[in-house]
Amino acid sequence: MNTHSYFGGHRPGGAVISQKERNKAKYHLILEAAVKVFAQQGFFQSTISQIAREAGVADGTIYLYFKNKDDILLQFFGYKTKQVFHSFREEVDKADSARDKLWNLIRRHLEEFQNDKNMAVVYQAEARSNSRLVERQLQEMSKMYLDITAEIIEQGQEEGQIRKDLYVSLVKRFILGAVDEVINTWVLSGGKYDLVSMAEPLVDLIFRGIGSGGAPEGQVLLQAGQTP
Amino acid sequence: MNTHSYFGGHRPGGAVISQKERNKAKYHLILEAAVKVFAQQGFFQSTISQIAREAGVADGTIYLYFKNKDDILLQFFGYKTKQVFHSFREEVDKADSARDKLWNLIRRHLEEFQNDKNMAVVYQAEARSNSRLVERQLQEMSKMYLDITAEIIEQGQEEGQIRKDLYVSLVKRFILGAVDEVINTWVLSGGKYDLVSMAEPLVDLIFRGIGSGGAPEGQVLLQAGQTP
Amino acid sequence: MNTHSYFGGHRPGGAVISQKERNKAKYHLILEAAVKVFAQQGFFQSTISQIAREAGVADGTIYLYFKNKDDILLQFFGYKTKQVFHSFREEVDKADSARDKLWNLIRRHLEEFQNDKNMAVVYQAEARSNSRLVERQLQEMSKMYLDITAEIIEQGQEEGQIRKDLYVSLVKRFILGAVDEVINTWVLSGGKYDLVSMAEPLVDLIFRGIGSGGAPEGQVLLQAGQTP
Amino acid sequence: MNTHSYFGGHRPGGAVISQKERNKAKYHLILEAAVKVFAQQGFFQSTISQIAREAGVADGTIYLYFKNKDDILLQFFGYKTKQVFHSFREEVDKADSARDKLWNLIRRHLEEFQNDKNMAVVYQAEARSNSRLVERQLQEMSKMYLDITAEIIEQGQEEGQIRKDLYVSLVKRFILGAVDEVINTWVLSGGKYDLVSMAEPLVDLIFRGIGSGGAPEGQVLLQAGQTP
DNA sequence: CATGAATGAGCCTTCATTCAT
DNA sequence: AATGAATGAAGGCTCATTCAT
Repeated sequence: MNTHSYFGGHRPGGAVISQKERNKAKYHLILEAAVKVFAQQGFFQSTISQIAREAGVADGTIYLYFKNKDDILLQFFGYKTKQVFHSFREEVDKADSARDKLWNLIRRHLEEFQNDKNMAVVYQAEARSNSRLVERQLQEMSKMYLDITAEIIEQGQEEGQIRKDLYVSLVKRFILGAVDEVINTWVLSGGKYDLVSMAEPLVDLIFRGIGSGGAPEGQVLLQAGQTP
Repeated sequence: MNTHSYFGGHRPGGAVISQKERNKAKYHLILEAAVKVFAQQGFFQSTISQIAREAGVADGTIYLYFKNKDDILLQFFGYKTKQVFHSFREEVDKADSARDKLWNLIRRHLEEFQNDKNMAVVYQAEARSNSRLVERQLQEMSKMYLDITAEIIEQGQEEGQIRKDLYVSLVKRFILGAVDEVINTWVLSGGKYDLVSMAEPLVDLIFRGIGSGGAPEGQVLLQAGQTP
Repeated sequence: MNTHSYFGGHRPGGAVISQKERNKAKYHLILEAAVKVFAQQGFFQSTISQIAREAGVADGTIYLYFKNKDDILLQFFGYKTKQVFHSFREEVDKADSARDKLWNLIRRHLEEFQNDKNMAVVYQAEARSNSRLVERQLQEMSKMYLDITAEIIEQGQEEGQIRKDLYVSLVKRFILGAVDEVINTWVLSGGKYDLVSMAEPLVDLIFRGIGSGGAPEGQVLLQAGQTP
Repeated sequence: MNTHSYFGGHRPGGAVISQKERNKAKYHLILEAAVKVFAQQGFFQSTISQIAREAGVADGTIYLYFKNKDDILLQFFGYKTKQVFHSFREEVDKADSARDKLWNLIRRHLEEFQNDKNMAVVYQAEARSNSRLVERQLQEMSKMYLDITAEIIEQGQEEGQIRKDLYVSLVKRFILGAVDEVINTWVLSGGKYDLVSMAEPLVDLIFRGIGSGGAPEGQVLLQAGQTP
C-alpha cells in the first residue's frame, strides 16, 4: 500500500472492467506518474513527455484526461484535499480528549506522508511555490487543517487541558509549521528514518513546550512548586 | 527602507562614483529586480526580459553580472546566507540567557523577513523547491539556523531553563518550523499585519507549550497547584 | 535527377507509405533543404528557420531528426562519406590498368559533384573551414580518396605505366588538388559548363605533365627528338 | 620574420614615431591578432572580444580601425592581394625560362605560406567559404595567380618547353590546385615539415606528369625514343 | 584616441499542445 | 480511445556595435 495507496481505487467486485473504470485507472496511472516525476524534478522542470514515458502512455493521451499540464498539478491537489481531509477527520473523530485528537491528527499526518513520499515531496515543494496555480487548493487544504486544529484547541481549552491565554490563530500555525518542518527534514533526508515515531515527542513538545516548568515570568510560584 | 534594505549600500561620503561602485550598484539593482520578479511569479515563470525591464536595463546587461538565470538565484541565496548569518549571530550574542537568545533570534528572524518581503517570498517559495539548484546554499542556511538553535537549547539545558529530556534534533526543527510557518502565513496574507509582534507569543509557546500546566501524565500535582 | 539524386530513395513498389518511410523521407527532405541553404549562404550564416522554410516544415520539426544544427552538417558529411566511398571504389574496380582506374576515379568524381551542385558547394566550402566540427568526417573522406589514389599509383608503378621515382604522398595530393581546384572553379562559375568533360584533359595532364617531352634536365635528347 | 612578416612595416629611420605611424602600427596589430584568431577558430566563430584580447586593445578600439567585423577579413585579403601579387610578380620576373619562372612562383608561394601559417590557415579556410564577403578579393587574387601562370605557360609554349596542345585554362587551375592542396595538407598536418622542399618535386610533376614516358596513346614513338 | 559597459537584435532550442491516422 | 509526429510560440543567451567617459 506504499506509494500508490492514495490513488488506489478499491475496485470491489466485478469480473469485467468497465470502460469507465479503465478510464479511471488510466487517469490515476497518469496522475501517479506525474507525481513521481514532479517529485524528482519539480513541476516546472518536468515535461509532459517524461510523465507520459513514466506512465507508459503517449504524450497525447495525457490530454485525454487532463486539460493541460497545470491541470495535472491541480487535480493532484484537488484529489488530495478531499482524500486527506477525510483521513484526518476520521482519525480525529476516533479520539475523545483534545490531546488524543491532536495526537491522532499528527500521527495520521506523518503516516500519510510517510506512506507516499512522492506526494510528500511534491506537496512540500509546490505548496509554497508562489505560482497562483494551486493557490486555492492549498488554501483549502491548509484551512481544513487549521480548522481541525483550532477545533481541538478550543475543545482542549473548554476541557481545561489547554491554556486559555493562547492566541489561537498563532497556535494552530505553530502546530502546522512544526509538523511540516519535521516532514520536510525527513523528505530532504531521503526518507530514511521512521517519520511516524516523531509523533509522540512532537505532541509532547507542543503540549509542554521546551521550558523546564513553564514560562519564566509570572510562574515563579509554579516553578517553585515544581522543583521542590 | 523596505524592499531594498538588504542590498542597500550606504555609500557614505565620496563625491565621485567610481566605475567599480557603479558596477556594484548595478549588480545589486539587478539582483533586487530579480528578487522582486521572482517574488511575484516564481523563479521558473520569470523571464530574463522581465527582470531586465524591472531593473531598467537591457536583457544582455544581466549577463555582464550573472552567468545565467540560475546564477541569479544562486547569488541571491549566497548573498543572503552570509548576510543573515551575521545578523542572527550578532543578535543572539547580545543576550545572555537561553530564553533571551532565542527571543532575539526569532525577533530578528521576523524583522529581517518583514523588512524585505520579496526576499521572504522568494525564500519561502524556492527553499522547498526540489530543484537541485540552490540546494547547497539552503542546506548551509538551514544548518546555520539549526546550529544556533541547538546551541541555545544546550545552554538552556545547562542553565536549567530548558528541559533536559529533549530530543534536540527534533526541537530545533520544531522551532524553525514554527517560525517558518508563521512567516509563511504572513507572506500569504500579503504581509498586512505586524509580523514582529508574533515573536513574543511564539517564544512563549515554544517555552511553555500549549498545555495548561505541562504534559498530562505525571504532572497532576502541578496542575492542581496551578488552579487553586 | 539533379540536386536530389544522392538522397533519392527509389521507392519501388509498395502501395502504402509506412510511417518509417515517411520519417526517412522527411529526414532526407530536411537534409536536402539544409544542403541547399548551406550552399547558398554557408553553414554559419544559415539559420534553422531558413532550412525549415526551405524544407517546408516547422523549425521544431528539424529537431525531431537532428540533434542540433551542427548535427545536420555532420549527418551530411557522414552520409556522403559512405555513399561516395562506394561510388568511387565501384568505379575504380571496373577498370584494369592504372591509367583507366585513375580515369574512372576522376570521371566519377566530377560526375558526382556535377550531379549535385549543392553538395559540391557545401563540400568545397566547409571542407576547409577550420571548425573542428566535421574534421573527422573529412579526414575519413580525404583519406579514402588518397588511399585509392595511392593504390592506383602503386599498381601503375608495378605495371610500368607510372614512374617509379615519385614521392607518392605528394603525387596523390597533387592529383586530388588538381581535381579539387577544377571542381572549385566550376562551382564558382555557377556550374555552367560541363564539368565531366574536364576528366580527359586532366588525366592527360596528370600522366604527361605539361612539359613538351618530360622534365628538362636529363631529357635534352628526348626534347630534341620530339621537335624535329 | 615569422608570423608577423607580412604586416611588417620596415619603419626605416625616424627617432620619433608619428601619430600616423602609431595608427598604422595598431592597425596591423589588430589585423595580426585577428588573423591569428581566425586561424584558430574560423571567421564566424571568432568574436571581436577575442580579437581585441589577442591584440591587447579594447573591443571598441577595433572599430576605430575597421568598419565592422567583415571589414577585418576584407582588409586582410585586400592587403594580401597586393602584397602577394608583388611578391610573386617580383620573383617570377627574376627568371627567364618558363620552367624557372614556374619554379620561382611555386617556391615563393610555398615560402610565403610557410612563413605565415596563420595567413595560410585563414586563406585556406575562408577562400572557399561561400560567403559573398570576400568573393571579389579572392577572385582578384586567384585571377592574378592564374594570369601569371597563363603567361608562363604561353611563354613556355612559344619557347618550346611546354606542349602546345594544352587546354590552358585547365592547366593553370591544375597547377594552382596542386600547389594549393599541398599547402592545405601541410596546414592540416600542423605545419610540421618543410613545405618549401615540396617545390621541386611539384614542378617536376607538373612538367613531366606521372607517366613513365608520357601519355600512352599516340606517343609510342616517344616512349620508344625515351627508353632506348 | 581609447575604453568597455551597455545595448538589443537575432538565433538556437525546448516543449506544451494539437490532430491526422 | 490512443498515438506520436508536427507545430510554433517563447525564452535564454550571444555578440557585433555604439557611445559616454
